[in-house]
Amino acid sequence: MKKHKDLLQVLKANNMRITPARRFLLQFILDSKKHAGIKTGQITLKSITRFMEKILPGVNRSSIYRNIEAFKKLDIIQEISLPSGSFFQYVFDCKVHHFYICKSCGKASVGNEKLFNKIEAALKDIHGFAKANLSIVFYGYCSKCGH
Amino acid sequence: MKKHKDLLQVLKANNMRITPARRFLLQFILDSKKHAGIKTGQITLKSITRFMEKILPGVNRSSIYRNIEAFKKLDIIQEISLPSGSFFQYVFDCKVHHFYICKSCGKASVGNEKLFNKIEAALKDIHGFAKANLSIVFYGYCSKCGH
DNA sequence: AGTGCTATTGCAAAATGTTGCAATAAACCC
DNA sequence: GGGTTTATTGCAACATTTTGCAATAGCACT
Repeated sequence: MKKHKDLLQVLKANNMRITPARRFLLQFILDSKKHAGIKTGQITLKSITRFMEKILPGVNRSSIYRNIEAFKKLDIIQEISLPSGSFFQYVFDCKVHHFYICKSCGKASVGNEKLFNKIEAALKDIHGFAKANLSIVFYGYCSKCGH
Repeated sequence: MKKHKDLLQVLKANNMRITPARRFLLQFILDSKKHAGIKTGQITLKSITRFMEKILPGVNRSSIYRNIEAFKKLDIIQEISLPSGSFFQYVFDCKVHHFYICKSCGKASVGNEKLFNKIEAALKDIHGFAKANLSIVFYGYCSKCGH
């Protein structure tokens, strides 16, 4: 797993400057990725702004929004959008292509890679979609929320 | 395909009143569904508010938002969320469970139903997801946007 | 360390969403 | 039509997100 320093290199490589706001934002993102699996409500715009207002009160909201967008473009994080709202995931060294998300509790989990590959192949046959850069999201009700 | 009148019946059946705003909103939704396939940028909150401000200038934003939520609950429309924004689809008489969406141009198309059923079965085996109410969204690049 | 270039920020104003509450008007009965 | 009930609306205040622009501060070069 990549570390803070590696990510700073990514910024530099993309002609982006290292600012206090970016350091802290990166650290926040890295810290949120403590478990192998993906948990609910990890990184949201709300949690980020709450954190930043606490740690770096000087930072303006607009900078946070702009940096989140920038990190998305660099594929440091990935945005998962649901009707109930969006959240972000650290995916720099392990880009996730296949999740399943519970419509009820919002829990997002990484899907089975073998299944993903099979589906990807089937998709390629049937639809006009290129294989590269495909990602799949399943929405359903998890065993806990059942019904 | 259901018509305006049928939808009004749905509202009544759910103890909801017929107001001018709802009439026009329903009509807007029905009008946007002129083709069999699903096209880009059809119904967004922006397009709705623009339309309503033109046709019924008196209607408040909050009423529009609340009615959109209400129509979602009644499964008259379905919300598709993407990092680039959300849009809505009329799905009352043809609820769509399976799409593919181009990450580049945003074009959303209805997926192949046979494939959907196969995937659904595989999912049920592998994940802890209940079969009911499953929906699947594929993100990728369409043949037009390529790569 | 000082200088120059320019990416980034803060700021302010606007756009877009959300919420509680009192006023309004659909719908039903007579 | 007039009266009653209550779902719906408009309003106002607030929260969130977006945008243009001038000021700031990273960074490269000396």
